[in-house]
Amino acid sequence: MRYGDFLQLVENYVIFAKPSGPIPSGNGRHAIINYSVLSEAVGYRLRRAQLAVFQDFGESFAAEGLRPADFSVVLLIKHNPGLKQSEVAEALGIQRANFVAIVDGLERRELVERRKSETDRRVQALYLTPLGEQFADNMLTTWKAHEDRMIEKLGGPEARDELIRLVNRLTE
Amino acid sequence: MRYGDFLQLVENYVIFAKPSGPIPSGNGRHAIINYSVLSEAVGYRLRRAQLAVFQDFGESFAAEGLRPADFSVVLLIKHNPGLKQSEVAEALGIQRANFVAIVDGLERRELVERRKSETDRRVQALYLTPLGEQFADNMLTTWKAHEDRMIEKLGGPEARDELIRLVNRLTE
DNA sequence: GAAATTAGTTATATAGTATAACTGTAGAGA
DNA sequence: TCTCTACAGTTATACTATATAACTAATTTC
Repeated sequence: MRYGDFLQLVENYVIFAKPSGPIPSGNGRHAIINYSVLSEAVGYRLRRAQLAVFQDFGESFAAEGLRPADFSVVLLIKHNPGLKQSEVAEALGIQRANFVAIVDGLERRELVERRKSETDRRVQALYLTPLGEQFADNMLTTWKAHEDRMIEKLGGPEARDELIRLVNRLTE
Repeated sequence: MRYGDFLQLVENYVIFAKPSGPIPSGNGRHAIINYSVLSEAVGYRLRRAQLAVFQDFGESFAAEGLRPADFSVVLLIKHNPGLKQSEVAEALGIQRANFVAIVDGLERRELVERRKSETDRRVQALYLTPLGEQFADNMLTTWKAHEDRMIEKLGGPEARDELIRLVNRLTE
């Protein structure tokens, strides 16, 4: 600790109550901070955890330039070929207006194809291209490695299952 | 189901494998969708759950116009008066450049006060104003109601603790 | 005393998300 | 059939969150 830091500490009469265990706190030397209820606040801890997982996801897919939303879209189309744009969008909680750009991107990369329905010419049915199918397979391999890292951090598949079981209750 | 919908269903030869249980799916009648690994993907489920919790948080604090970040900042300053801006920012994982506007907002509402340190005139030490202290108390009451709803959804305090224990492993 | 570091700020870019309005198409009812 | 309504997709737009670089002023290091 530098002299100025010490002086400020004294100056401020900072009182630290129950330091509340190891909280994600950079990696240098830092002020000991009382997080109060934040330590156990569901929203806050959930948010921090989600960011950490998405961070790993982003690094995993940096080469492919694939965002979480893209991943989900490709996966859903692979397993539900022919769904309408709006159905995929709604299933993923994406507004259909914002979904247009996502499909545009995947179509530009020739992973996904829009096909106008013969029976309802308003509808764009979504399909993977052959390249998209191949991409999906590779994508799932990369994803598996990412997911395995997360499972390991959690302490194994049972811990993962328990986590999923719990968070699902928040969306039901 | 309308006639056109039925025709499209047939047209597409959609095959739905293992419907994978109740997934958040709007409230009307919808296509049955195979979510594949998304159902158990840590990142995806975590993200959806976090959004749901923040949704409730936002509704709880709509009147106060308080965002999650504001809440965290006020709480941290309340329990650690005199911390430097950069310390609060780092503790919350907010970049100090973006943190300026947050403190500006709280200062404009006269909840938080910047005080230039006597010992290091670069430093802005943060304190709650008397109004801020009062606001923090009310804020915590509102927050408690929100948090209790989340705990109830999870199935009780033990479930909440288990969830926190699990998600903390992802940020360590 | 000069150089490097730090705290805060400003400006700016990008990504994600939300809303309204529009086009083209389909369905429902007189 | 004609008209009204609803729907799918799109465009434009705005707002929020987040990320980066560059700057000023103050401090520390050598």
